[in-house]
Amino acid sequence: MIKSPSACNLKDCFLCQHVVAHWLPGIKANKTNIQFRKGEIIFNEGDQVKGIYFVYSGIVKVHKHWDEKKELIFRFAKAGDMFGYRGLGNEKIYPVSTTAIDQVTVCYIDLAFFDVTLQANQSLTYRLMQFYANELQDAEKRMRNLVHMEVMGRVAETLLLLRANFGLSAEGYINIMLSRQDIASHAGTTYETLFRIMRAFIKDKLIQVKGKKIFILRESALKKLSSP
Amino acid sequence: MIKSPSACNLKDCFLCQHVVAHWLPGIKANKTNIQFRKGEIIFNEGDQVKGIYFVYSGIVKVHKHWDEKKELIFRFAKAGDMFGYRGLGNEKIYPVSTTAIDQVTVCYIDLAFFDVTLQANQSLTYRLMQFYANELQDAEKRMRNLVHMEVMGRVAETLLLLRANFGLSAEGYINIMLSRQDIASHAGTTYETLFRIMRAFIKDKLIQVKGKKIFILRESALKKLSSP
DNA sequence: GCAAAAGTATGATTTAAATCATATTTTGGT
DNA sequence: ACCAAAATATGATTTAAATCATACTTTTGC
Repeated sequence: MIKSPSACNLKDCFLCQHVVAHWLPGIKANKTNIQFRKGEIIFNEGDQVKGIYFVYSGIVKVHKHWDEKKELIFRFAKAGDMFGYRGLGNEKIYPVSTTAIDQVTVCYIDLAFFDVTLQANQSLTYRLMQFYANELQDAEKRMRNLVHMEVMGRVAETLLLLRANFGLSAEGYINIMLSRQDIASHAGTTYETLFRIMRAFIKDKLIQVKGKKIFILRESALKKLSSP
Repeated sequence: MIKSPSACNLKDCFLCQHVVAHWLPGIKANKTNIQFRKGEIIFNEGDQVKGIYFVYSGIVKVHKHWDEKKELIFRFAKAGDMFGYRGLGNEKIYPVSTTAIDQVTVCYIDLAFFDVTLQANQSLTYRLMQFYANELQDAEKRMRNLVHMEVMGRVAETLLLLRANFGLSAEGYINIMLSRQDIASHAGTTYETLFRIMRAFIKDKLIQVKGKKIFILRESALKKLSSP
């Protein structure tokens, strides 16, 4: 974790996009750019909330642990995405952990300045509220799925979500490379079960895989698996 | 579903509590009080969002379906609680259903007026955002639990949550009476499994039951079951 | 007041998915 | 370039919980 020399462009993140223009210099003055190495923990569940983060480059996983070995990954944040915002509730303690999946540069804003920013930008507050409402909908949909959808459907859904979020590389692969364990933890299952399901998907020509790169061959079949 | 003559006191709900005093007459002029019979659906997943609701009396369950017979209950809203707020995101479609558990009276505010209210009450918007942040934390905690906690722990947690939310009756029972199926649907399990677990809890003297009334005998034991 | 529907009770059977065990391959650090 | 650690691959076994089947009991609508 080192301060990064690279200054972000103040244009692409949720914050800069929703703030009144004259506030941008204030952000510039108050932001800190920080770099994290692959695998490095950015903050841990239970840590005191000190500020809010925006991804400048790289990918950050947001996850919550059950014990030493079991986790559930909520999402993978990419450039422009905000994280650490779950800490804005009553209790100023992070309810989740965040870890750099690869080399990551973030923009960090401390809580005091972010609070002032919210006071000064009503429309940012409104947008943030709306953003939360959407996240909550997503969370509850996933909750329902974790209870009632079978694992195969959840894996299908995870693959579709990754594609929707990260798009395709030039060769048509989903533009994010994750370990099988991370895919499993996002789908809410174990590595072994994920492995078997992916093997079945490959056998049935729903997907095609080259190392960590995944190519979706039959989206419709995956969609079908992830509906009632 | 009938318009209710009873006017609420404009004091106890989330809206009235966080709005500037001079706005209350506006709320009074724009609210509608509606009554629902036991079992009546207030709105359904997929319906157009037209407004937001506050419980005046009775209990409302907020749930989401998988197919005809499977559901997951997110929460039980009681007097003062807001519901329908999940519909405030981008898509103006309710992502959940709500049903009256018993006779319910609600206060209904249409979306247009609620939006104006948010514009006029920045601190309400801020509180609402904070409220969402808390809900999101809860949702994610439950998500993690649905994946990694065993059913017995989830049942223990549901019982503790019901007690925390609804308190105790004069005789010391949890002050809400739900069907076993609803308790099961909140814990994310089936009726039969819930039945067996409750039988085990009774046998082990963790709880005591009289019809639909539940008495928690050993809170600490339930707490222990619902931690890693 | 009664029939039908909804809710409760409980044992038996099935099944999906976790766990365990072990081998092989890849990768990152010095 | 090399060793250890991490990630991948895969079969075998166990297990928790869902499903099925059936009987009884309490509500509630006409």
